[in-house]
Amino acid sequence: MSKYPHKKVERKWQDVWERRRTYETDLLNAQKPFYNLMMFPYPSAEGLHVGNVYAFTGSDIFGRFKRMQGYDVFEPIGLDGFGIHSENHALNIGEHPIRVAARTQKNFYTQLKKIGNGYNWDAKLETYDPEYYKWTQWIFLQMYKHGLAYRKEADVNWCPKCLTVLADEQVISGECERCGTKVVVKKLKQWFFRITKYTDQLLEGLDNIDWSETVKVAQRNWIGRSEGTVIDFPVKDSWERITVFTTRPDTLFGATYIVLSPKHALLTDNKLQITNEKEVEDYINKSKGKIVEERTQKAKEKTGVELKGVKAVNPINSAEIPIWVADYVLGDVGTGAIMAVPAHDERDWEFAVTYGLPIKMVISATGDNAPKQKMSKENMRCYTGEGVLINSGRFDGISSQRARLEITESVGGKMEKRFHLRDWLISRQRYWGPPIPVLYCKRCYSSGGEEGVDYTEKDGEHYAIIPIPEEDLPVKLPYIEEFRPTGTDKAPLANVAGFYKSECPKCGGEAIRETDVSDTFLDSVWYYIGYLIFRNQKSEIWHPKNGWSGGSTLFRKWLPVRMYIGGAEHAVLHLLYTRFLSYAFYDLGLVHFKEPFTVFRAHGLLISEGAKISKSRGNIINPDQYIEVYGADTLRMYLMFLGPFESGGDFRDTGIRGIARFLDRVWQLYKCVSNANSAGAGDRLEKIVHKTIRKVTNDITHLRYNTAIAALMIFLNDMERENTILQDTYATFLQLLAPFAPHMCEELWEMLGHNESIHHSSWPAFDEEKLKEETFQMAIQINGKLRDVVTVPVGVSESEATKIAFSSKKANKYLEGRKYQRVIFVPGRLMNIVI
RNA sequence: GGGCAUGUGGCGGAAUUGGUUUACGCGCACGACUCAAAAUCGUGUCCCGAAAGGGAUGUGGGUUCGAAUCCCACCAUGCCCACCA
Repeated sequence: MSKYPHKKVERKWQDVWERRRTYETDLLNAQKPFYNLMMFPYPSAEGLHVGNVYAFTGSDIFGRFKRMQGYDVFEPIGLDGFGIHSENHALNIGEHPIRVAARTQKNFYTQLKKIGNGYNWDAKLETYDPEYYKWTQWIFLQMYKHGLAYRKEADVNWCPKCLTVLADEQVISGECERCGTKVVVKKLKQWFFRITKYTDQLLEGLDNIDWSETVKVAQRNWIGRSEGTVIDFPVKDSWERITVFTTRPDTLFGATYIVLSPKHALLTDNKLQITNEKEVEDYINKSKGKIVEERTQKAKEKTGVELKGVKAVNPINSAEIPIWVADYVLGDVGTGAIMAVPAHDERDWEFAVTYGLPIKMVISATGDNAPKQKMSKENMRCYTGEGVLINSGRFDGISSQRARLEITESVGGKMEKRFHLRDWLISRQRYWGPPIPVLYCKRCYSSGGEEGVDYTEKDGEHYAIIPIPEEDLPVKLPYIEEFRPTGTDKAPLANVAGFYKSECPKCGGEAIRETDVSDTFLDSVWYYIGYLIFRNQKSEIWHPKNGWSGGSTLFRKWLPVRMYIGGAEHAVLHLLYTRFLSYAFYDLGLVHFKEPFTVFRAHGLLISEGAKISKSRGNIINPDQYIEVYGADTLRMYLMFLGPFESGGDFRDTGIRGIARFLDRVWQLYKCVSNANSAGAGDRLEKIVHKTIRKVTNDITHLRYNTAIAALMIFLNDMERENTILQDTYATFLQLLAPFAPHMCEELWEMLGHNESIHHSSWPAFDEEKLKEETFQMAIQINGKLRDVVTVPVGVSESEATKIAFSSKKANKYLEGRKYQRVIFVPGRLMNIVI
C-alpha cells in the first residue's frame, strides 16, 4: 500500500458526511439526547487560528465519543460576529462590517469543515443575522418588562479609543479589554441589566455545578462577597452623619480620620457647611478627569483635601476626628466613605504619612504574627493582620474576632454583606450590534401618569420609555456608510434620521428610537438556546410575538447543556452573564432550568514556542498550512497529544511528524489484516485490546486525550509485532481511534466492508475477565529501596511472598544475614523488608 | 498586593492517586536499505562510574516501612484579579 493519501480521503469523507447528513440530529425524536457545546468563535481577519482548532477538536472528540456510546449528539456551531471586536477590525482595514462579516463567515465555515468536526450544520447561526438578533432584542424586552433592565445616569467606564462605554468586566487594570487604551470615567445615562438581584443565587449556584474549579473561583472572586459592619459617624454640630462600611470594626478605636469619596452625596451643595468649599470643589473637579488607571495605580501617591470647619465624632470614644475628601476612596464601593485606620490599613497608612495625620495602634499581633523586635516610632509599620486589642478602652485584651461583634454592637452598627458585583452596563455607543428596542415618546410623557410606563431624560428633555412591540421585531440595524464612532457620547445611529425618527406605537405621535446598540455579551448569553430555535425557525411558533412558548418540548429534551467546553478567559464575562440570564429566564417562566451548563470544562491555553499566541508577537499559527501538508487528522491528533487538554500545550511543529508517522503506520497495517474474524484461543493481542479499550474510554471521559493517544500507540506497536491481525482487532482499534482521526478511520472502516459510518458504530466494550493476569512483577524493596523484581502468581499469599523475597539473591546481598524488623506486603505490587 | 495553578531527561509530557520514576512521542547516536540523500525500518538513549555501585522529580525541612504525590518554609514561572475599605 502506498502512503496514506490524506487529501483525497479527507475531501471524500467531508463530502460524503455532508451528503449523508452523518452528523445531523433529529432534535424532536432523539432518544438519548446529549448537547455537546463548544464556545463559538469571534471571527477575525486571519480566520481560524490553531488555538481555535485546538479547542474545537477537543470538544468534537468528546462529541464523537458520546455519539458512538449511543447518544444522539447535538453539536452545533456558529459565529459570534457582532460587536466591538469585529467592528474595530473592520475599522482597521477600512471596510464596512457587513462586508467583512460576509467574507469572514464564508472563510470560517470553509476552514471549520476542513478540520472534519461533526457539526450539526443545520443549526448554525450568526449573531448579526436579523433572524438571530430579533431574539436578542426580544430578551431585552423581557428583561425590561420585568424590571431587570433599566436606564440610569451613572459614572461609567469610557474608552476614548473605542469611543464607547464598557462594562466593569471589560475593564482590565484600568484598560479597555479590546484595545488596551486607558479608560476614563464619564457620567452618562445608560442601560443596565440588574445582575445584582441575582448575586446570592449566582454565588450559591456555583456549589452545585460541575465546572472547572478555576472558573468557579474566578466567579466567586468577581462577585466578591465581604462581610463587615456599617457604622454611623455623627458630624459635630450638625444633623448629618457619615455612614462607613468596614470589614474591621475591631479597629474602630484606631480610626483617626474619615475619608469621603469625591462623589459622596454630602459634598454636594455644601451640606456640611465647610469653610474651604472652593478648595474642595477644585479637588473634586480635578479627580473627575482622572483616568481610572491613574487613580488605581498602587504606586501613585495619594492626594486629598481636608474639609475645614467640620469634624466627625467617633461613636466609640467620642473623639473628634477630621474629615477628608480623597479619590483613593471609590464612590461605588461600600458606602463611598471610610473610617481611616492608618495603623492597620496600608492605604490609610500611606495617606496618613503623606499628610501627617495621627496613627494609632489598636491591634497587637500575637503568636506567629508577633514582631521580633519591639515596635518603636521609627520602625513602626502598618499591621493588617489579626491580633489582640490594645488602646481600646474596655475592649483591651480581647481578640480581633470577638471585638468585631462586640464593638459593632456597642455603637449600634449593622453587620452587612457587601458585594463587588455591580449591575451590567449593556448599552454601547457603537454601530455593529443589535439596536436596543425602545422608543422615547414626548407626548406619552406629557400625558403622563400611566401605570407601567417609565420616564427618562434625554438631551435635557423628558420622554416616556416605550418598548417596541414584540411583533415589530427585529429592529433592523440599517446599512449606513458612516458607521464610525462619533466621538461624542452618541452612537452613529443618532445621526441617521431615517432610523431614529419614528412613530410611537402607543399614542401614534412622534417618537425617537434609542440609538445605542447592546453589548456583544448579550448576543452570546442565549446562543445555546438559539441553536435549538434556529433549527426550527421556519415554523410559525418561532416568532417573538409568541415568545419561547413553542420551545418547551425541545428545551426539556435538550437543555441544560450536558457538556460545555471553552476558554477560561470568559469566566466573569460570558459565563457569568449567561448564568445570570438563565436564572432570569427561569424566573420569567421561559425555561425549566436555572443553570445553563451542567458540566463546563475550561480547556488549556495553546501557546507557541513558550509564548502566548498573539499577533504582536508574530507567532500566529495558521492551521491551513498544516492541514495541507499533513492532513486534518494529523493536526487534530498532534494538538491533542501535546498535553492534557485542560492544561494546554506548546505548539512546536517538530513533533507533528511523529503523529504523521503513526497514522501512516495505521494505514500500512491494513495489509496485515487477515480475513479471519473471530479470535482463536491464545490470540496474543486479546489482552492489549481490552486494556486499550478500558484506557481510552476512561481517558476520553476525563478529557485526557494525550494519554488515550499514547495507549493507542502502544496498541499499534503491539499489533505490528504480529504477522497477521484479526479483522476484529483492527476494527476495534479503528473505532477507538475514530474520534481523533475521523477521516482515516472512516476510510479504513469502509475498506473492511462496512456500509454504516464508523462514527455511528457502537463504542467497543471491554471484558474485565479478559484483563485478568496470572502473574505480576513483584517489587522487592529493602527499607523502601528497590532491590529486585520477581514474577509471582497473582494471588500470592504474604507468607509465600516473604519466602520468595528472602530467596532473592539480589535482596540477600543487602540483608547480609541481618534480622529484619518487619515486612510490608502490598498485594499485587510489592514486598518491603524493613531492617 | 491578593487569588489560583505549575515546577519530573536535551524537549512535549507519563506515573494505577502514598507503592518498581521517566510510559508515549520528539530529538539525538549508531546500524540497515540507497551511488547518495530524503523517506522508511531496527537498536540504543536520566546522570556519575570501567565495574560493583551510587545519585536524581525546583531548594530546604517534616510525616511515613515507603513521598513526584501529603504537611511547612523558601525560590522560580505562568494565568486571573487588583486602592473592594
